[in-house]
Amino acid sequence: MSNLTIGALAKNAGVGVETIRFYERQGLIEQPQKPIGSFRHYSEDVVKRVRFIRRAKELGFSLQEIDELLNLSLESGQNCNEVRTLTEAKILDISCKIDSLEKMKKALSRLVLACDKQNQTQICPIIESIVEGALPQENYK
Amino acid sequence: MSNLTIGALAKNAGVGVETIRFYERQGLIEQPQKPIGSFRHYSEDVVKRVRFIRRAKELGFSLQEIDELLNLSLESGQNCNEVRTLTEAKILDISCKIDSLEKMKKALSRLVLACDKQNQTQICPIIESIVEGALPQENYK
DNA sequence: ATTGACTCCGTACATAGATACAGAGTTTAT
DNA sequence: ATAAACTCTGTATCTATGTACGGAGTCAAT
Repeated sequence: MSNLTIGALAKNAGVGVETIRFYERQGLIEQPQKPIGSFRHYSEDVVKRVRFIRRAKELGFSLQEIDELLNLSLESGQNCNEVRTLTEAKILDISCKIDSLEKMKKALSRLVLACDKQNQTQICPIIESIVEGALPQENYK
Repeated sequence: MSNLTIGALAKNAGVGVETIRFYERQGLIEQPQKPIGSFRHYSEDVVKRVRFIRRAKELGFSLQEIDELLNLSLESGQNCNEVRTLTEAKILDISCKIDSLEKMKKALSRLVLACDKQNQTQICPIIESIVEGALPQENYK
């Protein structure tokens, strides 16, 4: 439908032109066939794809992981069991991230509450309060 | 209290020795005064601090942000309002991340469900589910 | 008092993820 | 039909976050 140049795509998606090209080189977005000796054009779908990449990145996924996420949805016509296994792994992954963030949020909220209580925090042991049990104890190497 | 060498600190905190030194250079942990011509020693508090850094990093915070988080706690004897404002911003930030992750998780769960239903998944709207409005609209450059 | 493990400092290298630039071609608005 | 703005390819550079290394000093156990 729409026929965006790389500059328009970049602007709409909220990234730089060079970033688009970088993603193409990484295989995250497909290089559109371009009229010989002319410019490439992109559809609105690519805008969405790039925005997705941008946000997933903000959520702490690596480009490699993002690629997997994107492929989950697109290759899904394929072997269903495999897709399901992969997807379930990702779901678990995401759940862990959510848990950790919830805990951190709680720890910070406690800090705000303490702050409210006395409008003058004393030496606030936030390190204690966040560090201790804020996140699940993993086994350290 | 405890008097850890840099190696013991690193091991307890779950990072490498070089990482400790790197954090010191970055100002994330303070260089302990060392007996002249001898080794530095660290307290248990530093272990906690490093663990905190490690975990916050896993959650997608940059070292710079982590520094801010840590300073929130240390400067808290200071201006309470400022501390609270910063903390609340962080909380909002985290909430947005959680929202996005929840949406992503839901989209993936739908994929699995579809998969169950027909042993042949259809195209999954994961991009749609996450791209739209999951994070506050920033102004794109 | 010597050996092995550890530490120090400075610097170099590594990796992910962009970002910038040079020099040439293309489009578009006037 | 020309100038401004944009795009192309390829390569180089940048930032964040470590990681590795060399050569010298220190500690602790035998």
